Amino acid sequence: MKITRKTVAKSAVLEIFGKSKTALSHTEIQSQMNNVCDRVTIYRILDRLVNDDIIHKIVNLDGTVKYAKCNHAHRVHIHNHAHFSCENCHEITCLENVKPSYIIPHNYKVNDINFTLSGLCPNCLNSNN
Amino acid sequence: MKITRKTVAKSAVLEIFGKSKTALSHTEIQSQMNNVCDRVTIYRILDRLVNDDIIHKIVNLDGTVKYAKCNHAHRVHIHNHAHFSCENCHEITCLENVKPSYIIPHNYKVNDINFTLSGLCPNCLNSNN
DNA sequence: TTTGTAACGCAACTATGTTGCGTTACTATT
DNA sequence: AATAGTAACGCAACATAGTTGCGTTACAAA
Repeated sequence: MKITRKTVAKSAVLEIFGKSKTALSHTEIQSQMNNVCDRVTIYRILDRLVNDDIIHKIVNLDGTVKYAKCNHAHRVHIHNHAHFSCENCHEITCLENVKPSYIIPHNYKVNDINFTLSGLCPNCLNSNN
Repeated sequence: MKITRKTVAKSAVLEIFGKSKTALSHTEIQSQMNNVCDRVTIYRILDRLVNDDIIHKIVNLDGTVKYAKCNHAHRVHIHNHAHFSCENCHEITCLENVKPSYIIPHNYKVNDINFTLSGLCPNCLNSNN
């Protein structure tokens, strides 16, 4: 495992994640960066942060890719929690405590699971649109 | 709901789905089509078939999009079954009978769920690589 | 046979992500 | 504080997936 350096661009990305309660796409991050760095650099920073288990990657039902901070409150760090994708505001939030239970045929070996729910988030449900 | 016509290209796509046990990407379909039609046409056919509930769209963990026939054996037609994505052969199969159970905070309204498992499929598990 | 329009081909465009390469700037070591 | 190895960077170019506009074709109902 290589050493990852602290750079201006990386710190900027981390600060943006720190402020955000929801998952962010590359484009959303870029627009909050005020041209601190090139868009390629953002891709590379995101890759590194995923590798270092600082953020995790989420692929939405519509194929859009977002990233969210990892919650390290638990001793054992897993990403197998559920994600909620709002059809109205398109925000994606981690539902850290929602974990599905399921039964799978024995001849499959499961390494990773992805569980995404879509519908209306509390915000959009209240403003009933 | 508009009428959808029967065309040469659409029939060709349906035949390919008929033969395939696993989900297919746009590219995979195109390569099996022997230039029957333009690639844009394939996109439009896939859109129509999804709309007509003949196939359903699956977004994999890695962001790749595939399509699979719908199973209409059940009276009530739902797509909320699980999908299995093999990390070795990259095939995606529908696990029609695997349905997750879960508890979600009451302030969310769930309209759709996506449950994808990844790991090794029976084929690749046997040939142990 | 006629006719309305769904479906098509083609070209052009957009969005998203990747790669190669020369340069910059972190950080461990002297 | 100076040195040096290399992670990280900018830039250009490329790759892939999907979309849009528009004039033309061909399906199916009348």
